[in-house]
Amino acid sequence: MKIATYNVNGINARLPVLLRWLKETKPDVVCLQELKSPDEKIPKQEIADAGYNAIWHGQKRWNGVAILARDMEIKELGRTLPGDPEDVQSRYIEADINDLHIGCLYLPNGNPAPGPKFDYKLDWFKRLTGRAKELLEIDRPVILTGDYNVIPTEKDVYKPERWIDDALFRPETRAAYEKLLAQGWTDAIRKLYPEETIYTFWDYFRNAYSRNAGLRIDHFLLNEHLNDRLLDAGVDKSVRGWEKTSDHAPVWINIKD
DNA sequence: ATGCCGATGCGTCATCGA
Repeated sequence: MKIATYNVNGINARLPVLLRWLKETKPDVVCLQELKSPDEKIPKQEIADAGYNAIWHGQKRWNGVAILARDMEIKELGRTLPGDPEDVQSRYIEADINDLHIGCLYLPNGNPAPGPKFDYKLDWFKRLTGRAKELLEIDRPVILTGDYNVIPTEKDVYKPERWIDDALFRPETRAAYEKLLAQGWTDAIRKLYPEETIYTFWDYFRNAYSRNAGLRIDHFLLNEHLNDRLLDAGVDKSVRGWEKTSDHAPVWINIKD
């Protein structure tokens, strides 16, 4: 089974690219982030016509997450993280699909740092870590995937020294990611490719993509039930080179059914 | 060194993203 995550940066602006990518790569499950669309404007019919069931948690202008599945029922389990009833940003959705329990997340960017946005990022991270702890109690396969807005190590950025003070790379952010992993999660890409340069995002400007000036910030975290089922993982890098594309590329894993 | 690009909204610019 192939599971993918893709920050589309606007689902309506990205629809042709999204539909082409779905058709060409046929993922079984897809987690989307940055829909930038209220629920009523999400292109539900086009997604259904492409052969996917879907659940979404949209929001006007910003954020927004969705889970798509081909030929499988999606049982929604929640669309908020515990810990802050005041938080209205659409950044999380969780569902059961067959034997898999999947959380789709869009972690806050956090810039400029320090500041209130960075505080929100770290607080959101804490709440995610709390939910992740609960999910580890479930005795079944769990996947936490999406745009983490975290550059985990120096290997994951084209020029680390330029990102030292950035919210994606600051010590607090990396420590929060480390703490999450230490609960018992596996970073699927790094498990399979411990040393390779792998990016999932390239800025729109400064010819970042053609210079391969990228970041690895979209991640797949797997619990121990998936340790022996991970077959492969990768980034559909070429999609980043398409016309009218997102600044992120889709990331995927293949697991044993 | 730098939102330089791109998307959204009730908009002709501000705000967000990373």
